[in-house]
Amino acid sequence: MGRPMQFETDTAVDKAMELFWRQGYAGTTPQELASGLGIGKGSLYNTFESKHALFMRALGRYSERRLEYLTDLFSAPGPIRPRLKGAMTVLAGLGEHRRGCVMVNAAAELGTTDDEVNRIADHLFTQIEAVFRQAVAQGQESGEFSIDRGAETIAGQLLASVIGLSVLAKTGGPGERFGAVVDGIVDGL
Amino acid sequence: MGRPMQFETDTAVDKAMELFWRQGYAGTTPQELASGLGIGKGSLYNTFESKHALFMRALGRYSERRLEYLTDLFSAPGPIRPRLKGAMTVLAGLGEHRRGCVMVNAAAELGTTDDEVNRIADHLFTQIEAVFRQAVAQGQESGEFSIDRGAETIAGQLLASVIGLSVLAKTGGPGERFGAVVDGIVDGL
DNA sequence: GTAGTTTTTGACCTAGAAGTACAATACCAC
DNA sequence: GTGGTATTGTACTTCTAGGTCAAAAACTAC
Repeated sequence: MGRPMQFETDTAVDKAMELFWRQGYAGTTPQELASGLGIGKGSLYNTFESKHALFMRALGRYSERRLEYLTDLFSAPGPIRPRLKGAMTVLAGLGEHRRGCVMVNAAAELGTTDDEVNRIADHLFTQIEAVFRQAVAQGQESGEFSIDRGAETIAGQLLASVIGLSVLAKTGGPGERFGAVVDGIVDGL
Repeated sequence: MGRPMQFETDTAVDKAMELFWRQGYAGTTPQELASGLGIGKGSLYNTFESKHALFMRALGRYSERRLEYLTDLFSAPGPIRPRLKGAMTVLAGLGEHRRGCVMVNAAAELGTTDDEVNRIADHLFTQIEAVFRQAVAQGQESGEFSIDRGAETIAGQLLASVIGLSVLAKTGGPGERFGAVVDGIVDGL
C-alpha cells in the first residue's frame, strides 16, 4: 500500500552510473542526479540513502554487468584470441565514446581515501583477472597460445594493460593506436 | 622593495603536489593547502591564481621531475632491462607508499571534463612512451631484446601497463604481485 | 624617519553542495 | 469515501569550498 513509486530503482541506478561515469563522483551534484534520473531530490534521498550510497550501488551494478558480459563471452567454445581482444576493447572503453571504465575512474579518484570504493574496485579487478587467467589457460591447453609464460602472470599483465588503456582512452590521442596495442598484446600470446 | 615572501614558491608547489597526490583534486580544500604549505590563505591566493592554477603547476612540476628522472636513468650505457624495470616500478608508484601516479589520478578524475588536465596528462604520457620506445630500440640494437615486435608497439604496451599498475598500486592487493607483473613484462622482451 | 611597495594574516563573503521537512498526492483495504 | 501508508516535489536549511579584502607587517630607497 501507499503511493507506488514512479520510477524503477534499477534503471535509476543505471542512469546515475552514466552520470558518474561522465563526470566523476565529486563532479556530479545531487541536483544533476535528480534531473538526470527524472525525479525530484526528495525521491532521490527517499530511495537512496545518500549520494555515496547511490554511487556504491552504481559501481556494484557496473561490476555485475561487466562480469556477466565476460562470463557469457568466454563460456562458448571456439578460439580465444578474438574474444580476448573484444573483451579488452570493451573493458577499456575504447569504443566510440572513449570514456574508459567507471571503476578505474572511481579507484583513481577516491581509492586512497575511500575504503568502500577501494574494496569494490579491488573485487572487480580480481574477478576480471580470474576470467583472463581462465581464458588464457584454456587457450594454452588448446594450443592456441604459447605456454612459455604462466597463465597467472599473463593475466596480471592483461589486467594492468586494460586498466591503463582505459585511462588512455579518455586522455586522448587517436583511437586506433589503442586498438593496435590490444592487438600487439594478444597476438603475442 | 616590498615585503619579502616568507616561503619559496617551488617548495610550496611541491607540498601542494603531495597533498593532491594523496587526496585528489576535489578532495583537497584551499584551507588544507594553506595549512599544508604553512601559509595563510591570503598568501596562497596572492601567489597562485586559483586552486586549479596551483594544481596545474603541481602537475607540471611532477611531469618535469619524472622526465628528468627517466632521461637520467637511460642516458648512461649498460643493460636496459634492469633499468626499465626500475623505471616502471617508480612511475607506477609501486614503492613503499603505493600511491600510484598523480597524473594518472588527475586524468581519471578530471580527464573527461577538464581539457587542461587532459592536455598535460597526454603530454606526459606521450613523452614517457617516447622514452620507452628509445630504450627498447636501444635494447634491440644491442641484442638484449628480441626484435620480433617493433619498439613502437612495445612502448605502447609498456605505457598502458605502467598506468594500469599505478591504479592497481593504490587499489590494493599484496605489493609483490605487481613486481612480478613488471618482471614478467620486461623479461618477455 | 618617511614614503612607497609588496606580502601576510585572518576575518569575511558568496554560491552552491548535500541533505531535510512537509504538504500534497496516489495508492490499497474496507 | 474514509483511513492508513508510502511517494513525490519543492522550499528550506546547513555547511563548507573557494575566494576576497583591509589593515598590519616587512622590506628598500631616500
